[in-house]
Amino acid sequence: MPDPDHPVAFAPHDHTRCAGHAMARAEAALALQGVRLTPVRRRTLQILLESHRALGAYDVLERLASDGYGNQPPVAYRALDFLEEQGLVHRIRRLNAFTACMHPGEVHAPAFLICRGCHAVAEAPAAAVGQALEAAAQALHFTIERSNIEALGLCPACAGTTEPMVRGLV
Amino acid sequence: MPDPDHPVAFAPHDHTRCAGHAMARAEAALALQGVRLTPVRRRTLQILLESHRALGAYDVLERLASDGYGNQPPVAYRALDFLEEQGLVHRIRRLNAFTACMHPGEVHAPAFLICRGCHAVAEAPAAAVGQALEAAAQALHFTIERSNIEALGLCPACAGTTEPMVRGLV
DNA sequence: TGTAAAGCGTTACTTTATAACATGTCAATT
DNA sequence: AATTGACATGTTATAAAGTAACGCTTTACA
Ligand SMILES: [Zn+2]
Ligand SMILES: [Zn+2]
Ligand SMILES: [Zn+2]
Ligand SMILES: [Zn+2]
Repeated sequence: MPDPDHPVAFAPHDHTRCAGHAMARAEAALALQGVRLTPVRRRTLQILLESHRALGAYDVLERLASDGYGNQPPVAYRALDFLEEQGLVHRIRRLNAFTACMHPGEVHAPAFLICRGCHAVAEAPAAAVGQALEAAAQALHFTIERSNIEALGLCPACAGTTEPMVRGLV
Repeated sequence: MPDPDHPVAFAPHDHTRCAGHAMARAEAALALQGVRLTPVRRRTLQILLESHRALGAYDVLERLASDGYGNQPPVAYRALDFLEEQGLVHRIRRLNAFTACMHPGEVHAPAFLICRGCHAVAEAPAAAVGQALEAAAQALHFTIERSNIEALGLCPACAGTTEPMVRGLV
């Protein structure tokens, strides 16, 4: 039984509820920290919450600008960086892009599954992955401070209909 | 007992031997594939093998140019992309940089440990991490085609001497 | 030896990201 | 209410990373 507040990005779900829940949790998390969810920041988060995709900073900027906010890169980068620091947005390094966190306020060490068919990005529960990584690091006496785990492939919906990956594509 | 042909990047070792071994394995791997290790490609690999660090494409380019090769970005990117396809170079997305593979020709699913003190990059054996990631993906019916696993932190040598990570640094 | 593919060099350009500074907002203190 | 200082926003300008496209040269091979 899927939790309606934590649906899987790849599966059909009531996304309005999904996004609303995430926004509410985000607001609560920020209030706890005593930091401000200013209009630009809120709008930035809303934009990312519109879909389970990752948007480039310049895509976000375009949206912000068309909403009457500043139209220069730092406007977007500042909001995105802030949200990332607060754990409300994750950076997908493989895509040079940002995606809204689907578990704001919760402690979680996500792995990201990036569908090259529909470009959806799912945040997979990855406690076991994190533990294995921690173990591998310990074997080398390395202290992990941050990590990013990303996988590229095909979501269930695209697996049947999308052609195999070609060298150099994606 | 450490294998002298596969030393850990963080630990002191005979790096001339380490790099020589990697180059020899790389040559063998390319021969097997029937592809060519041209002068630019060979020099690119040599440059990356000089240290256990990741170099940006433009750093590599600078070196290539000073060796008399072309001095425009595609020269470096082509060599780096080729070597990456052949599994002789890994891309470190967190750093927008490239590092030589220390296990060329071997099947391996590495995790990268990036020291923010000395900027060394170690390729940690991560079969368990890969399996855990695969399991997490299967739970969501996602098919992984490629993945990248990177951790930022401190190597044993830097752990004592380097100050804790500050927000916004690195 | 001719021919096709692969490799290299170059020009020009796009995309992504930051530095630095001026202006504006807000809330606590006097 | 005025002062102040921290935080936030907007702007200019520039840096850093990555790619498209074209023509020449080299190589493999029939
Ligand atoms: Zn949703
Ligand atoms: Zn998909
Ligand atoms: Zn070495
Ligand atoms: Zn170190």
